[in-house]
Amino acid sequence: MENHYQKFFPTSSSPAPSAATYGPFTANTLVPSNRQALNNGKFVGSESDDQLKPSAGDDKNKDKKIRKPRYAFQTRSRVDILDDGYRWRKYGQKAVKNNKFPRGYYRCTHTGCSVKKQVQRLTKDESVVVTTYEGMHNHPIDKAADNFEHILSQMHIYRPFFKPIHL
DNA sequence: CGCCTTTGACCCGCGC
DNA sequence: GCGCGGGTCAAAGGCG
Repeated sequence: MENHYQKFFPTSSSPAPSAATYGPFTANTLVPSNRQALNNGKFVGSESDDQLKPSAGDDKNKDKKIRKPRYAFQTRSRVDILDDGYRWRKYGQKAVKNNKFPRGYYRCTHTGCSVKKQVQRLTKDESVVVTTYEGMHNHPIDKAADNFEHILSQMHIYRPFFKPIHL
């Protein structure tokens, strides 16, 4: 199978390295209607995986449990992969129960950056894509200046939600 | 030629 | 203990 999701906008003259793969988001994902896009992209929520076990007699209940907050975003898009300006490498894909669409697992390729994200499309609404981020980037965005404009506008969405949260 | 996707296997936690 | 569901690994192939 090839890429079902074509990138709608040509990468101009920029020989964007592998941006081709990540271009989609910069495409007409959120661009179509300016502010309207903001309405389309809604913050689903954040989960702290620190579910305290109600174990009564558990002994060493240290915080060995690595709580990794996750941030989910719901976006109306025809493309699965939303490009936030970082470089991601897909490391897995699994079919999810109750969903006819597979979920993709991506990891930030930046050295030392272990940010992960997963992308899932809803069966109910084929046009809705849920992107779940895990962790925070500790490095600048590596992206061509070409699309920076688009990225910035997208950043408006992520910023408010990412900022107040600490790992 | 390097980086990335694909894909099945493997792993792990959990519920029965 | 076993099966299931979800998450990750790693080999092999693809594309720019």
